Amino acid sequence: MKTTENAVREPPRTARGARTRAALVTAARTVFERDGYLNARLTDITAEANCSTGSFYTYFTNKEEVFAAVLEEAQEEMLHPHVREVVGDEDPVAIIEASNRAYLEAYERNAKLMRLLEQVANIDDNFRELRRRRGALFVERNARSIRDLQARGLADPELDPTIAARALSGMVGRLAHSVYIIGDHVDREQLVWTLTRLWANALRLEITPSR
Amino acid sequence: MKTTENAVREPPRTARGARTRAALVTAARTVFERDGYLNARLTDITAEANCSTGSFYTYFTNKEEVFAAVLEEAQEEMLHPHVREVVGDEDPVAIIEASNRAYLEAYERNAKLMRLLEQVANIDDNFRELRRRRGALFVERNARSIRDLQARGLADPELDPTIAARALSGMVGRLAHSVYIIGDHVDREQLVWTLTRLWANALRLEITPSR
Amino acid sequence: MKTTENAVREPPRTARGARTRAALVTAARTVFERDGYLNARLTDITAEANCSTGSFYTYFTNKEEVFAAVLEEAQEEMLHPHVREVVGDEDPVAIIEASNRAYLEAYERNAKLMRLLEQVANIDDNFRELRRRRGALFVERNARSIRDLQARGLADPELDPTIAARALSGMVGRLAHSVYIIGDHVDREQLVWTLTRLWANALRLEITPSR
Amino acid sequence: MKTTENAVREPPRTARGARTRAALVTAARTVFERDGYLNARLTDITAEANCSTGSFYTYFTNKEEVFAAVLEEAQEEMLHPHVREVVGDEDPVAIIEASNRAYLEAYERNAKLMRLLEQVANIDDNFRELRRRRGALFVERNARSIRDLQARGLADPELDPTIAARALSGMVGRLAHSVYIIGDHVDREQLVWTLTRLWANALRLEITPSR
DNA sequence: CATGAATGAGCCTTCATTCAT
DNA sequence: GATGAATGAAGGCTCATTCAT
Repeated sequence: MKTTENAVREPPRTARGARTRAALVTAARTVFERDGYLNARLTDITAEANCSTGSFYTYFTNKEEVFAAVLEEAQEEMLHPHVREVVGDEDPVAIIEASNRAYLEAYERNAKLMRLLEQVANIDDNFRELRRRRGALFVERNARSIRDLQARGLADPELDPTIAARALSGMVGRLAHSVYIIGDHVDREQLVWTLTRLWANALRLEITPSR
Repeated sequence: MKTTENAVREPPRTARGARTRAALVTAARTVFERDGYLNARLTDITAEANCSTGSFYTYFTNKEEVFAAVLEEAQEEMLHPHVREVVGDEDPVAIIEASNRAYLEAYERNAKLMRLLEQVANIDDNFRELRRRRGALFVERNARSIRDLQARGLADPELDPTIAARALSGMVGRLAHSVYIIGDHVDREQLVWTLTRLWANALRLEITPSR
Repeated sequence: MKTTENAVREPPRTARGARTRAALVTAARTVFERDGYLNARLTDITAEANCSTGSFYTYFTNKEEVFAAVLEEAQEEMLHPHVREVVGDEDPVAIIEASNRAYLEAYERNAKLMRLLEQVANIDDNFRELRRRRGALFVERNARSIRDLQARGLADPELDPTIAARALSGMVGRLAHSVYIIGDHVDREQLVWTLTRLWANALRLEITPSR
Repeated sequence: MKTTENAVREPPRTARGARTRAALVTAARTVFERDGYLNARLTDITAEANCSTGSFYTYFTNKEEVFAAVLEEAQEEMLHPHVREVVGDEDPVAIIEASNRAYLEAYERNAKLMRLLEQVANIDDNFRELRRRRGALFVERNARSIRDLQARGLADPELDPTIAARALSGMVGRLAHSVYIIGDHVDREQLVWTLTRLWANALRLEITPSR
């Protein structure tokens, strides 16, 4: 009986195996970032990893799967931008600002990968869903925050928190995309300031005069 | 002089030729929308157009080129959403609202194509650039409008008009994407209302109580 | 019943037809000389002749046939180099010299076509045969001449006239090829002088001191 | 780094690979000699070699490259006809004779390949150059020999050694072509004898009466 | 006769995946 | 586990030739 067919690959059992697998993931990231997902050939990856074609299939079933592994490895910093969860009672605008800054920093740091994810999400439904979920995380957090501010009488009560959160998250994400992926450069601090201002305005928050 | 190679194909000289070319463009749109850009095979397109493989090459050099033709044909309504250029002295918020509604309507109407463009823009640099330019048109118009409102003392003077325009246009575009492409449905009027509200708030416009 | 199949094309009946055909032949020569026989496409030829693809088939069945027509048109000067048939009682060496000069001149004048013929003769057996016959003409003439000189006691009687003629004709033809086609240039007069000297020597003719 | 595109193929690393590659080269020679360079399809070659299409591309980029490999394999005997470098003080005519005999033997032995090279040299500039260089080797050797004979007062001092060498080498090469490729048969010994006689005569060497 | 669009067999090339060593 | 050669389906593209107008 064929053992390969569709089977999920077992994790490596030996140290050597772990090393090979890791080399493949690293190589894959390099190649994907350099050539794009579509142009990347499996043999490019194995070549970059200094291992044989066959070894690839010891650890992954196909390109999609290595890509998932690459994302998984990068996930930590990509999904949880280092948002030093700012303390609750602080100025809401400061929180938004911190959050935006953290997001943009993470985005820039992982720009190549974000670009890749963008590409793949438009090709492969699994990754489309992944991206959607990633977005949803931010949206939820923001929606919660908006709801909270509304409850405290600080934000425009007319707004639907979820839709507003979707819109505003999208605003930030899209601008990050345009700046760090498309390359229409804007100074980061100006970016943070403007996004924060727009966000705060949009919610009708009281703005402590800043700059 | 060689006519093959990378040469641009001559436009059809006869009515029959024009018909075939048009059939190919229509077929291409159908196939692209059905199967996606990457999965679309040239033979799928010619089959759909009821013509031979060779005929395809009479009018196009490759997939990229038909796709460009498809976009060109759809361009009219895609690039110029029917924004009945609202009269100048009207309520600024009403203008924004009209503009957003028009944008969303056009987006929904061409959702499949927008999705395609999104996909292709992440694959082919030419189309990436095309999308960028399309976006820039909206940004410019909006930036102009913001600058104008600031000059009239109606909008937050602290905002950089261009960055704000990029952010707000992105907000609308992204949400449209999420609703009409990803499929996280939201009622259109609510969408229009929220986006307009956020936009107006973001610029600190006086809002005439609406709903 | 198909009338086209394999049918030999009738010569044009109208003046207009004759003009089109002539244009095609001229165009074919241009294209062949520019792109080589293999790279020349029928559409290149019709384009160069400013006529439609279809018209080609009114006069020729295929590429081979136009090529034949091209050769036929050029044949006059190619097959019969302007060897002002030198008078019989003249110095044999002078005759050889005149003949070589005439050959080389004709060769240089039609170098591009010679190159083509060379190419095609190595591809198409009909033209290989054509070239062979062309060569045989020269060989025969030379063999006759050698036999004559031997009879008159002027040339090395040990030589087989036909083989010697083949060898010496080949010598001239090959050198012409190397000079005018390959492009390893040698001054024409030096070429004529050396070839004549070698030829005369080879036959052991008395050489009237020349240069 | 991409390994496909125009990259040169890596030599096989295993014995099995070497075997496959060798089989392909052999098959290529067979097919080329049988069908000619132009008619040979890559699939014919792989079929003849009993391997898949893909395997061809493991070792060669295209038809041109296999052909080069075929030539390379045959080069040994083609470029260096077994001219038992005759001792220097021997009769010059004997040396010429030996040399001609060796050349003709080699030519006949590799006639099919010579015919191929002739065909390809008229199609592909790389191989045209290869043929030119091959010819130049013979010309140089002969030019050296002529110069030497002139210095020793044995050969016609009026002749330019290089041009004469080109002419005489061409004479032999062309006749070999006509006999072994075109097929206008002549007995080999008669061929050797006549060519040697003509060559010796042409240089005005003293001829030790032979036959 | 001329036109030029339509046809489609034919060949090349790629690369994910398998498998013998 | 690792290796790298072998496989072959899949699709792109060309251009000689036909044919309706």
